[in-house]
Amino acid sequence: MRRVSNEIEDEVLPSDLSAAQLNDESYEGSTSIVLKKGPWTSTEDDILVDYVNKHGEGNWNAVQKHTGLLRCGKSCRLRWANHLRPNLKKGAFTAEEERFIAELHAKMGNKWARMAAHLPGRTDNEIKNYWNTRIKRRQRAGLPLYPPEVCLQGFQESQRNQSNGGLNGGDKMHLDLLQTNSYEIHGAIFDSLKDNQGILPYAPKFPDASVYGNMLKGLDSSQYCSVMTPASPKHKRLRESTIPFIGSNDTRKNGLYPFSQIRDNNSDKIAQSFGMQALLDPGPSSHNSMCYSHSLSNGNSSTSKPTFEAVKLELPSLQYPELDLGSWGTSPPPPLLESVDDFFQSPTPISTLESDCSSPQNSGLLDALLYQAKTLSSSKNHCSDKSSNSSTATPGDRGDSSALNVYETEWEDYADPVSPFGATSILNECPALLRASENSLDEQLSFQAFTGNIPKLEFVDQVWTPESENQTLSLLNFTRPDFLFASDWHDLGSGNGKNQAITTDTTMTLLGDHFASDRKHMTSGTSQSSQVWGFGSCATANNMPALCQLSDLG
DNA sequence: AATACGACCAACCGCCTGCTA
DNA sequence: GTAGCAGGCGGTTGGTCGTAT
Repeated sequence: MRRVSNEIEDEVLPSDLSAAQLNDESYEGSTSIVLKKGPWTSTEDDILVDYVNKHGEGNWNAVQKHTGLLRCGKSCRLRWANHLRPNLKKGAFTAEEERFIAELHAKMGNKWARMAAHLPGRTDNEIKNYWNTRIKRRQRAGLPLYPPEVCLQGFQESQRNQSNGGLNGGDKMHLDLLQTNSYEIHGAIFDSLKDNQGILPYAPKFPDASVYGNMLKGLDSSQYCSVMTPASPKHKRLRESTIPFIGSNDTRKNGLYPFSQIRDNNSDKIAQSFGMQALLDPGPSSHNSMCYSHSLSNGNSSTSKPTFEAVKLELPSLQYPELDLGSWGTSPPPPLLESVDDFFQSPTPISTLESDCSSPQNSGLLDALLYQAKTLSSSKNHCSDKSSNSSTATPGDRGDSSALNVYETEWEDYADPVSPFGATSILNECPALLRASENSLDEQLSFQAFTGNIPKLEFVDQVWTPESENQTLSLLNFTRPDFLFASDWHDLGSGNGKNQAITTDTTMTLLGDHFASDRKHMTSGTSQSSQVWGFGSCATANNMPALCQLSDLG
């Protein structure tokens, strides 16, 4: 505890701050702490302005010493920055500013200060307040958080930067595209598709995890789940790696999957990209996040058997500890970190799926392990091959993404390897991802997926090489969202047996059916569940109603 | 007219980073 | 190397105001 110096009290303390304010309850303590809180008075403002004019900005703690202003340095700085400094632009944001903010947010995420730097006269606090309000408003209205052009632009930028910069070179697509209400995002996607049919040819080539992630995320929105997924959840802030939704104690409290155990930023980003909280909602009987999420995502419920054996089989080499194979089936549930990461990165889901219905898992652990190992091997081979093939693509193969590249250069400024752009973070770590979207792999995965011609990916026997592992894993990362997305829509299509155009207006209803179907499949254990895992199996015709149509439109 | 609700906004809080002794 | 400090940043809170019921 400290006191204002006698000098301040006797000499510098403004008259209007002396007696009355010192007795004001807003002051912390009547005898020891006299720093004031609460709204600033005009007199205080005048004092602060006068001080800054004389001494300049900075050294805010000295303000109190020199002026007797009963405010802490932080408060002085904030007051100056947000209200007193010159050239501040007050009033509502203009339409242009709002659009720019949306674009900036898509690129930067909740980097209010950086966003404010691009908006002269606007403060970070102002932008933040505006955005938070906007989120609430649009979520409530069921509107896309980002304008369609922003979504497409972000995707295209991520594509371009990925091809130009390789790993971590194109961290442009902001995670919040994923963070925000998935309903909003996929709504935005479809709105964009509706409103921008001129560029619809791009739609089928959406390899961006954000697209899938957000669409998937729709499933965890309050509209679809009883559990509310706050747009700005409480969580421990990680600089340049903000991880909303995940890592929040609230999440656990809400019954959402405890992603807080995920330590790895990349994993966080991936997890966020898929908006898995609600989907990963672990039932009391389910310890395995992958199994659980799988169950939900592929139309099965949490009652499906734990399948973390498969998860561990697919443990990526990039960032996860090796696991003891011998403990897969007998050890306690694996750490959530592994489970979640595996869920997102491992190709094993294929085997996992099958284990859910007709997999050898049912016949015993050993059989399951053998089967899954086999599946893993074949899937790796296949993926490596795909990645290898796709890696030969040339930049010229990419589609024209010049449209809507208003801020292309700015995106370069945010090529932060640890930026919050979860979506592109995934892409960054998946060099094959974008390449795949631009080449034959794209045709095989994305196009076929969107056209519903891939009931199941055929893994050819090819030599698995260590050097291809990264690409494979990356590719799998890409396919994971693909799979997730497909799985999300799986039962949407199965609801009526036909591909259907899913609009923003009908999404909620359909998703509601989806969950209903989830529960149904959970108990019935249909074979469909086994088709969800894996990037090939995700793309059954009925699984991708909306995107199939998008493909048609393209 | 009273109340409830939501939007908006200012300010605070806690954490992090960078600098310096 | 590290502890302390200042400043910055993002999340959250609480108050005020306008609008709907």
